[in-house]
Amino acid sequence: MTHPASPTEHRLLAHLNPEQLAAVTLPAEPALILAGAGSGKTRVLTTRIAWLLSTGQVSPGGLMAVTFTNKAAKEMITRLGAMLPFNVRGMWIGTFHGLCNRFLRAHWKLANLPQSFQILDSGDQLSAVKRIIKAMNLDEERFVPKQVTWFIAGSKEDGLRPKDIEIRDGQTQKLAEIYQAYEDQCQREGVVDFGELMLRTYELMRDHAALREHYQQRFRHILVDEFQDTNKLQYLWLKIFAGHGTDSPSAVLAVGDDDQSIYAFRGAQVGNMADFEREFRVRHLVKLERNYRSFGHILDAANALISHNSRRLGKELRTEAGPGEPIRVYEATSDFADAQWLVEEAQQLHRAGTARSEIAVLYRSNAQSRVIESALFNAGVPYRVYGGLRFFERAEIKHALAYLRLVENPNDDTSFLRVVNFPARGIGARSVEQLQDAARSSARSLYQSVGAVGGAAGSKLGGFAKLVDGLREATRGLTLREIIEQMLETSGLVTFYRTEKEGQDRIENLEELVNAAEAFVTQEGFGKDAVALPVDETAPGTIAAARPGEPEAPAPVDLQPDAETGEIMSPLAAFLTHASLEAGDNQAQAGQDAIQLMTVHAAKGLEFDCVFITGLEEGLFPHENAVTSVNSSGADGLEEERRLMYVAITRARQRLYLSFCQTRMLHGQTRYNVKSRFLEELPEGGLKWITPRQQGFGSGYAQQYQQAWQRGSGLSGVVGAGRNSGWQPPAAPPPAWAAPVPAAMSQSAAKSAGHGLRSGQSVFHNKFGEGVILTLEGKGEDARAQINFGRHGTKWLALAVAKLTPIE
DNA sequence: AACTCCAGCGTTTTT
DNA sequence: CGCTGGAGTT
Repeated sequence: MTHPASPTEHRLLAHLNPEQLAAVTLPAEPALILAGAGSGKTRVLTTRIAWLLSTGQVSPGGLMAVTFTNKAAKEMITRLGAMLPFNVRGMWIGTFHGLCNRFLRAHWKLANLPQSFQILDSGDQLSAVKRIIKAMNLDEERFVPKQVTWFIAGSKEDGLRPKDIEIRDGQTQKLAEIYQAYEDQCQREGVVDFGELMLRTYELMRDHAALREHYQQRFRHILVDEFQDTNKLQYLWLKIFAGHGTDSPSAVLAVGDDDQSIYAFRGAQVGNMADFEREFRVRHLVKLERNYRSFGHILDAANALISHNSRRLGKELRTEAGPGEPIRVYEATSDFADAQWLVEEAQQLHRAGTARSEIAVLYRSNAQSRVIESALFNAGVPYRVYGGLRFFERAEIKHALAYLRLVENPNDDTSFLRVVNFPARGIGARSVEQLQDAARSSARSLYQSVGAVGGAAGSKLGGFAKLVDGLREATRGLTLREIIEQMLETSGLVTFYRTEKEGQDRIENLEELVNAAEAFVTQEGFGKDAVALPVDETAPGTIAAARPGEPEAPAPVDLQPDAETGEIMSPLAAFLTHASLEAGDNQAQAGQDAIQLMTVHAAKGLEFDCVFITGLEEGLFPHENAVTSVNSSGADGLEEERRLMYVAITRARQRLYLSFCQTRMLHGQTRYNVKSRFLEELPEGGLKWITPRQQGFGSGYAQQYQQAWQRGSGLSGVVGAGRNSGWQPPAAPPPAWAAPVPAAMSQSAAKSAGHGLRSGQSVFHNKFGEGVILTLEGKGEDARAQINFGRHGTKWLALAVAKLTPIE
């Protein structure tokens, strides 16, 4: 540092640990921060920004900070707002997609887009692709719409346009054609999907030297959060904004954790971290390994687990908080019993003073939540499930938004199709087909083709077009709130839901939409006046203030003005953009103190006092599909599962529970499980098995366990026999999971055919190790068994040949 | 246009 | 098992 530390600076930097301080005060050069879970990553990022600004090293307009989620962006803005004496909302801090949106709004002409282009969410994209496939007369069996959307999204994430697609066979040839048709359609309708936001921004920067140079000079500092989750295109995007390879590249600060990369399946490339280090010649690598979240046993478990992964950048979490409580491991006879136990345990925690919202139940896949939910429900315990439908994805909301989009742009065919006959107005599939034919043959939108359909169908369609036109006329000059209220009235949506049995909730959601719009207007800082204001009178040249060295005037985030004219889009269009870019919360009954249920993926970035990780069973976690697949990008599926487990473990502050079930109801049938290999990768010394010896109900177990719990110890159950050190003789005491399945639990317990084996029985095989019998067939010489050997997979063995030793 | 019925399917999913 | 979507029925 060449400048003396001012009091402001001193205050900013106080309370940082040495590594954090080093990261915050790095020189303006490429740097990589390896930020472990709970190591104060967000704090470092925000303090770095505040430090750069308050020391005058960069102006607010000369800095860009990129995140993946709206939540992370908002948190950064909020924290920064508290640290800095000026309005930070106009700064270029946002999600990749949000910033691309801003960029494209400012340069919509160059980007060849309408100014108020709308953004397709994944659902819209799917229906658009379906339309294409139908229009091209292709077989939906061969071109599964969902897979086609993956193909298109994946291609864009790799920066590939249809012409860049490598044609290997007829299938890829056709896929490229679909992709091309989809692009044409989007362009015609004036809509873009998420991938397009990124790709078009990148291409615009690549192809327009003046623009490129402007932004490259402007952003002297670029900070990237969750860098391990960037995909190929996002990395290219960063390189071009950073002026990588030019004379004066900007300083990129990449913050990430390769051990928390859990989105490879969606195109994220952990390898970007290593590439960044190499290509940017990173000289500053800071590791944040001091963890402020969890106790020692929890971190030991996380460290031990993740050490089983190869290809790591290398990092070990440590704490000064002491070892804390051991990790409790529970083996249940069934998923049902597991849920019962979990509810009981959670109730105890709550009674002992833990807020319910500080108790999280994590699982690998959504299907697992059902049994836990029903146990919680039956016990009357408030709970909240993350995931599921988000606010702006609800059907009634999407319908309402479709009307609003048609007001804004009647050529949006996706929206047209969604509501042309909703509420029903006698426009059937035949009429729509006629209309689509007419539109196709004249290369016009559905709305434009309404006149081309004759007869009764034509007049009904005309009626719908009039409705949309009328709505547009009637809402001209109204506030956003009034526009939406008018739309709800005119469209007949509210009337329709009033007659529906389950319509009340939907009407409430529609009312909530009005509130959301109201909140958006207030938050974005434009009121009634701005709405009525003719576009020409808006302050021009907003971007001119953004020259390097000058702070940018705080502008409403979603109202990016045209770079040349200062023209802004309408509040309605801005609100629609907001709705697509930020699908909203998916939390039901917020507010109430409730136990939190979510997938491990959804838990990333969160933390809780007490965490239950359930379903630690081979095939489920790690998931069987991930174990067998070394996916196309060369990433090892098992390693990603392990990182997922690492993320799960590191969510816990004080207490961590791990559980697995001998049997689990999956897809309507009982599965016999082998416990997850991840359990064996944890240090035994930090685990406490709390599975009671007596299994089943009514054995007095609950009482015993409760007493033990109150002593703060739990029951000391069977400790898992170590299997990490090579062979283990069949005679060795079996680990806890080998406890027999009670007869009542095993469907075919009676199927014993002289060999003394039954389904659910645990056995040992010299080559495959321990397994659980799934099914038995045949008699005598022909007798065979299907056995789940966990990591060795499920195998059929001939009992006359295979040497199986029953366990217990 | 609004029903019923049955086959098919069932990792994870920031934007 | 429980949900979705397509096909078939009224």
